[in-house]
Amino acid sequence: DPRTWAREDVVTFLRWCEREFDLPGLDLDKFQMNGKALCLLNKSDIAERAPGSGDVVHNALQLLLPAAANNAHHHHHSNQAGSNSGSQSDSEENDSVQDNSPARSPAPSTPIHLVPPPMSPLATTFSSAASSKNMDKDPLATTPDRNGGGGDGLDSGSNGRLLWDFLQQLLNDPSQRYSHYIAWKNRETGVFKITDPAGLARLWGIQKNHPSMNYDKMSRALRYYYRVNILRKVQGERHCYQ
DNA sequence: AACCCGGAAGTGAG
DNA sequence: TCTCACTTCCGGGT
Repeated sequence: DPRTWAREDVVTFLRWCEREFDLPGLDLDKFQMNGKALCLLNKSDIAERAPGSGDVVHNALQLLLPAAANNAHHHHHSNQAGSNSGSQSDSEENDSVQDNSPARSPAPSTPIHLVPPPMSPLATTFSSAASSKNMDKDPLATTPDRNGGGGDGLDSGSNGRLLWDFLQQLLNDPSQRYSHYIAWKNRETGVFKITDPAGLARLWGIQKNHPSMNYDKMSRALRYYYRVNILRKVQGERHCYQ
């Protein structure tokens, strides 16, 4: 849900737009805001901040909104103070699913098919004051194929092929089955600690079929996440990331 | 010694 | 064949 994005999530979204739609360099400084603020911008507001790319960004954002609203299902106690002064005024152009200006940008048409943006997975847990308790359905609920024969008790089988997904599943395990490997230090801020680096790396190695995985190599993969704003290091604190 | 950092090159999957 | 998301290795720093 874009409305729950933190500032970094907005930046990640814009970077994703740049890559996906071949947009020229967006001025990220013009978007120093959280997702809620971003959603309150209308088309011209965005066009003003992203010259030449405004409608593309706007369309991409609009495509994410209905999905999120749809996802709310029945438990929508949206008592958001403020923000709804004008009520439903901002949703005036739902038709724009494929009205993306063809002449705009060197981007080759690009049918905006819904691809879940590489939003920071761990960032989705923090951010946004109100509406904190909607954990909705975690990624592992998609395919309830319980692997009975495994023996290890390692779950997954569906997702978890990506490192961040893997870590998130362990962190958000309904019970605390993996807390001796990795655990939240502060779920609101997204800070977690790897309590057993060697063990976690071994688990990750099993998952990816790389028996020689170790913490040195796994942490290198984590460091690549810095560049894409999925992770940040908590300085000073060993094995702590955000 | 253990951790952290990123460059550089290699690899399996899709 | 090409890209992606790491994996492997490493020289350097704390």
